[in-house]
Amino acid sequence: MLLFARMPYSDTSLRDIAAAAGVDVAYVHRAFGSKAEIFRQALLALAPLDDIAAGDPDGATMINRICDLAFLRDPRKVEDVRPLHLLTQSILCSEARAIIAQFFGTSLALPLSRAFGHADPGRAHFALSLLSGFVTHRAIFGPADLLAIPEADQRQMLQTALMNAMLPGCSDGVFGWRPI
Amino acid sequence: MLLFARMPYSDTSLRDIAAAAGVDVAYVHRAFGSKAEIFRQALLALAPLDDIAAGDPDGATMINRICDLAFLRDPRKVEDVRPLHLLTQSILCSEARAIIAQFFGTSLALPLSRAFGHADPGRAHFALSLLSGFVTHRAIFGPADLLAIPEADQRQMLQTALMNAMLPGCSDGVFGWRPI
DNA sequence: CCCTGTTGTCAACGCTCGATGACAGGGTGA
DNA sequence: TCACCCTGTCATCGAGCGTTGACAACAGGG
Repeated sequence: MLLFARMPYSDTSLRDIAAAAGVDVAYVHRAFGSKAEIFRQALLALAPLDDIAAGDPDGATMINRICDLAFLRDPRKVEDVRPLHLLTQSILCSEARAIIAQFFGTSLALPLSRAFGHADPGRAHFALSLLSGFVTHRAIFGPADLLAIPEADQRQMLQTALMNAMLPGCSDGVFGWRPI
Repeated sequence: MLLFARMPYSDTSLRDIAAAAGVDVAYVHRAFGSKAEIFRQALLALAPLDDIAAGDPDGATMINRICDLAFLRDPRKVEDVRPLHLLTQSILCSEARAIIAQFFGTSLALPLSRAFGHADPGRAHFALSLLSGFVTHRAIFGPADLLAIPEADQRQMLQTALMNAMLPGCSDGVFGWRPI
């Protein structure tokens, strides 16, 4: 199950999953019905996003919560899988795309937009795209220069970037600087 | 060739390429040597990133140039392929990862860092991760809410986000707002 | 003319994949 | 005891993949 967070959908074979679980391939398939169904169940189990908007949080709190989904609490623990890794690892797989798109839209973009006073949902999608890029890049490439930045600083950079993306006033030209 | 910009490396079979070129599968393989070599050649041909740092541009110019790689000049033209699509489409494919990582690091991150007065390369990687997230998200999901934003505005949002990410003064708490 | 290299095609190989169907143990309730 | 479902294995299927070798057509140079 955790495998889907470590490698893309297409690279995760039923045989890998079966081996990790110590059972036969056929059983994995029979227990869930299909590979896509396993992926969907893994998303539901490992990415419980329903409570992310609990308590009608304000924008900053919401972004803080979303960043929780991106950073491991304890990187030493193999089983500490962050939901966003599950979402971003398989973004590019055609089979998993629809499932992921639904999660992104309903479980993240809508609550985020609401937390910013029903801001333009497109802006929420924009912010989330930045976030997913960061998660993917860090997880896949793990550029040494980026990893050299202390995790707390990385998180602060990310939170600020998302905050700026969501605040129209901030995003449209900061400090007098304007896009050319 | 253009296929690699439209779907991930793993979804692009030699048979697809051969069919698009109107030749036999075996010939495609024989002409290039291997699938990975085709991909590398496609990157070199379609993503000429060497001149992106020509003339020692300042930060804003550099970001402007990089955004050029993300937005289609003429979306109606099938053959108008943006280099960044080639880079981001196959980020998650294990076979293509190393090739792409090299392009990102040497052809984009380093010049970007240089354009900002030899800023922390980690910060350049951070900015590029946001960029690749935007490109991927937009190309793959194409959320209606995001596409509803005029392309000029999208571009401005993206440029501002990258600018903020590169400027330490801006990124670490804008307008008095600080990450929790 | 022959020799050689290029441009292609064809059939096939070995491999991995997701999916299926047959079947075996092992509890559990009637 | 018998029937029944759940758990799990085994062998196998058909499809798609990258790759390979044999071979044909054709040109250019000597």
